[in-house]
Amino acid sequence: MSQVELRHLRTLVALRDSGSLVEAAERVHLTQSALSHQMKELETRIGCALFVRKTRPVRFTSAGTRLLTLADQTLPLVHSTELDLQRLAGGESGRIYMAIECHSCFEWLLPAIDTYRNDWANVELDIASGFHFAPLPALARGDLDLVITADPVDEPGIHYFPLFSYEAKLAVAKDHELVAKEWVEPRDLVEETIISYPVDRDRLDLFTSFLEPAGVEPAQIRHAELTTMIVQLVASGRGVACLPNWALHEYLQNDYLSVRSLGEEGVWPTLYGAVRADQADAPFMLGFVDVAKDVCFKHLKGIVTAELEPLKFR
Amino acid sequence: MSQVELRHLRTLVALRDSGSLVEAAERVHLTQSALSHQMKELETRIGCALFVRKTRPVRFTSAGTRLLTLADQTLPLVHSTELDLQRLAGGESGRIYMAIECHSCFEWLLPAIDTYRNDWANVELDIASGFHFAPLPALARGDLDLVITADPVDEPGIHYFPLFSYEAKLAVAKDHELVAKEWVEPRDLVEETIISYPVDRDRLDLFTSFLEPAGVEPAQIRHAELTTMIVQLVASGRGVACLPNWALHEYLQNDYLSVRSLGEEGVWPTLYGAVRADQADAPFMLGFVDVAKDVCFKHLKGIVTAELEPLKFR
DNA sequence: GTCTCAATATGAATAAAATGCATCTTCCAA
DNA sequence: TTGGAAGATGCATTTTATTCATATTGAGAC
Repeated sequence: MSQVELRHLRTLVALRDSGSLVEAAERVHLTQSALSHQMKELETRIGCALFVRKTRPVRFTSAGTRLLTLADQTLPLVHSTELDLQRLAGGESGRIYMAIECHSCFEWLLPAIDTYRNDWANVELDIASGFHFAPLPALARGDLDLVITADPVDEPGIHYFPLFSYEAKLAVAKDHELVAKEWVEPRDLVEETIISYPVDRDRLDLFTSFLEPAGVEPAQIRHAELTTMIVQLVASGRGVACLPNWALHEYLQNDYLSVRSLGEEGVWPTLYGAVRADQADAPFMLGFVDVAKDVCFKHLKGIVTAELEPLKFR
Repeated sequence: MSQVELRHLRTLVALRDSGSLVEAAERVHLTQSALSHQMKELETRIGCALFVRKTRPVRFTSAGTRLLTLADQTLPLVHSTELDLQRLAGGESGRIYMAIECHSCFEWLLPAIDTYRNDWANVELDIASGFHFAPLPALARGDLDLVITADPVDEPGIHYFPLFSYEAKLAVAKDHELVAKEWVEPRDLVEETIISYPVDRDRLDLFTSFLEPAGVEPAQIRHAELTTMIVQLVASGRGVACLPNWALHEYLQNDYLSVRSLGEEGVWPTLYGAVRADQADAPFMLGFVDVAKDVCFKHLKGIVTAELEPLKFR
């Protein structure tokens, strides 16, 4: 008798937005198989096909269209109810002062903040700009509420939400000789100038995860504040730089420079949102983490890995 | 992230309508335990209570109220979508000419037909009144499409949907001597006049399931067409009658007569909707069966047993 | 108080899904 | 014809919902 579930509606919407089961599966964080089963199930339950699979994008039957109409009427209501509930559960308001240790993160952080502000009008949001202090102590102290970092440190009272994993890749000029290699080995960098953000080298994955374990020291290190500047220097052959694959994505598409993995497996850091334990359960904070993950997932689609385990030390 | 399901909304509505988990559980055809778990689950997921259990009827918190609002916005949309889908799957129209073998069935059949007509405007509905022909052959032949009966006969091409089970009880005058007994034995009826509908005795549960197995023959049999008439005769002491508990319900409430079970266990016939096999999958037919079951369940609440196995012969 | 009854909660076992994995099929395009 | 991408499918696994049996709770009677 009752048969349609919200899950089905969400799948159908994803399917409409993406045009194929494979992509729709990504959007709803399930496998293609799951969606195939799910849709088939629903089709037998209601007794008719929902969409034609042999076309690209898929075409919906009138039954499918009818369900999409329902989805459009229903899902927004459900969503806004869920937001209301979160607010009811956790109080309308709170404060999130955040800092980012990751220089390239503005790319997804600003859209995330926009989305979040829509849902949580009464939460006070601010980004501490500049990096003139150590963020984690400030977080523990209460001067900050959220720190985006790739270097979780096991400290009591601090909780880390994993956001996504990305590959840290080496950017080189298009005519650089390393382009010839499939991937880079540490000793390939012995004679190179490394261009990096102006931070301690023990916070740079290139050193901590790649060069230092191999005992390799590059010829020179040079700093630049902004990603674009680093990219320019690299493109013009003044050195090489290690940057997140997603920060390099647009330059790659414009065929501006080349990238290579660090080692055969590549280096895969994970980005975390660090919060004080006392706020780790607060709905407005969980709300932010959810939005951030989701925006990253959509914004950096296909270049990062979502679906991570909660961080456990030891 | 996504947490509320339609099931939760349905439960909450049932809870609002009924005032307690126990009753709500009946309405959604689940156990009290299931609903208790279900609600608790949801409450922990959203992080706050939905209703106060210690009051009768329960009082909803603001979170609960918010969800009820969602339910009221959403569930009707879902329901009408499901109806549309059924129609899309099975064609808008069809024909249901029905006959009832059960004399007291109008009580719930008429409301059921009203409800059904609302959802399926294009299905032609008619009740064959009078009982001057054998319904099952007419069904097989195609003159009828649906027969309500308590006597399923294993014939190929006929499919039976169980509707509900009821207790067939013996109605006696309030001052009848059998009132003294907790339940009636077959030989208690040796000297009695039985008042029944004017049908073959092999279609009367009193005979087939009670007297004949015990080899008992009552003193006299007398016929009456209408339930009220039978009841009047019984109440005035002209005899006893075997009727469905639900047909007797209102007379009992008015303290008009008394009833006793037939044997310690009672006699529990099941009422079926018989349809031709070729129509057994037709959405407009399934739709009718669903509506009928539901109306019976609500109309005869607490006096009949729903949730039956599909009928299997042998 | 405390006894009883009805309602709800709870823990464990079971039943019923939904999902994932590995593999196969199909279709299209080169 | 072959290879790749998308979807289907059988089976294994996981997760979740539900039930069953029993405990707890609370309100009203005494």
